[in-house]
Amino acid sequence: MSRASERAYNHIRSMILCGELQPGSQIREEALAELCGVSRTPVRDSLRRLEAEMFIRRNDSQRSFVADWSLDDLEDAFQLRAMLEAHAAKRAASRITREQLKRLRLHNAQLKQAIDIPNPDVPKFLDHNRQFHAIIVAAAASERLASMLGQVTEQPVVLRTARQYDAENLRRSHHEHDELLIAFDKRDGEWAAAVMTGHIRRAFHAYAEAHSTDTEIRKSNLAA
Amino acid sequence: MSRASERAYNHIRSMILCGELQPGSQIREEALAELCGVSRTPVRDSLRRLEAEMFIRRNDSQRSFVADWSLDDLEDAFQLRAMLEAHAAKRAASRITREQLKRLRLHNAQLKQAIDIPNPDVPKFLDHNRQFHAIIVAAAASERLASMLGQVTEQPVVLRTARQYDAENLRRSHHEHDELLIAFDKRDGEWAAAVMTGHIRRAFHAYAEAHSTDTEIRKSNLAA
DNA sequence: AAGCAGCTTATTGTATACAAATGGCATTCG
DNA sequence: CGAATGCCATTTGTATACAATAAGCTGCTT
Repeated sequence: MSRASERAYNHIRSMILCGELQPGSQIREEALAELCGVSRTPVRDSLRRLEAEMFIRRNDSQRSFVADWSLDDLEDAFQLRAMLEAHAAKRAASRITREQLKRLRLHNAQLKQAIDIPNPDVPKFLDHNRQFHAIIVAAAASERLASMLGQVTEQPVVLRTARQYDAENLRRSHHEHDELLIAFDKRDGEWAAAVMTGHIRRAFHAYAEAHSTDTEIRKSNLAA
Repeated sequence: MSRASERAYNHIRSMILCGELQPGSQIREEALAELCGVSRTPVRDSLRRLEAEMFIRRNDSQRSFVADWSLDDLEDAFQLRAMLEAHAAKRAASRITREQLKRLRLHNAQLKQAIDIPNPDVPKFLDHNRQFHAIIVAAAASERLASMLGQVTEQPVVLRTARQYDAENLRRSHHEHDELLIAFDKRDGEWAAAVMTGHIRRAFHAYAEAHSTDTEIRKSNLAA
């Protein structure tokens, strides 16, 4: 997509991801157009796209709101993601190339570097983590699967709380990636799928715990 | 969505589904606008939607083409569909209401009526079949899952060849639905999921066989 | 005071004009 | 003769004006 449209999409999306646009709040096309410095036309394109990706929802009379996911909704998304990523891992196991395996190892090594220090570099971790998973999806060689996974990863709330994962969880992720690498090396799709399932589900519970703690904190702040 | 946009979407979609717009052929916004009797604006909306649903694909320079799926792509879609519908069945087993069960039975009975005659009424079969599956998806109570399933059902090629299923296959579908009903009745999610997996995968192979026969016929016609 | 009717305003939907970019063709140069 | 380049036609992208629709408010009625 060309410049204005692309810009509007990225801008709106990042505003949602970083919480600048509050979940549940209404959004008006013209306001966004001004914020993005484009006309309503590309903004409308972006809103449709974001609606399909379930970042935005619309009421009966076509007004748009930032999606507001409950913990149950999030669990649902994680469940689907676990299923789809496990499927991707299984397919990848029999298709992955030596080159791709090499790149997986590289990213996992860099990811380890990012956390194997006193103060973990979480953004760096997240970036290599993302690329690690992207390579697996690519190796799975299913356009549809890739498109669906796009819909369940990078949920706003996931990104916003990813930095809350503690060092222990980051280290576990690294080890699970290692195990995936061995499964791929042995071309054992079932094993890869099983590891991936656990990997994603553990991530959910890590999130849920961080979130409940977060909620507790917020509640006590309100009470105080 | 309001009138013009809705109309354009349905019109274009049905033109693709019934083969009026040939797979692989380029489509121009203005031509579609004339066909639908609306301006380019709602047509563009529709194209974006259809692109997200993978009915349409675009090349590097934003030109649109009717998607042209290979048998491998189709198998891929069926594989994802089987996985997602099995998941839906599993969730539905523990959530489905008596009312929904009753409606499932009703549709399956009517579906039986449609095929239990000398000349099967295939459109009627397809309609009740669609509603049967829709109830299960609704009972699964996952918006995301429903949205994803929307992307892998009603592929053009599936619809166009559905009428090729022979009486034997239609009867098998009915029996598999019956088995699903028992699994739901016993609240056995694992069983329901297993039956559903087989149900969808059998449908794929039925399609693949019909398709290869079809291809043979077309080939011999060309040769003659 | 509560609720409804009708008007006013806010917001989205559609059409159209124009801008940008892409592809194809013809011409030219090696 | 083939390949590259520049121009023209086609197609898509964007902005804007206007139309339609829904929400909110005001004041009336009961």
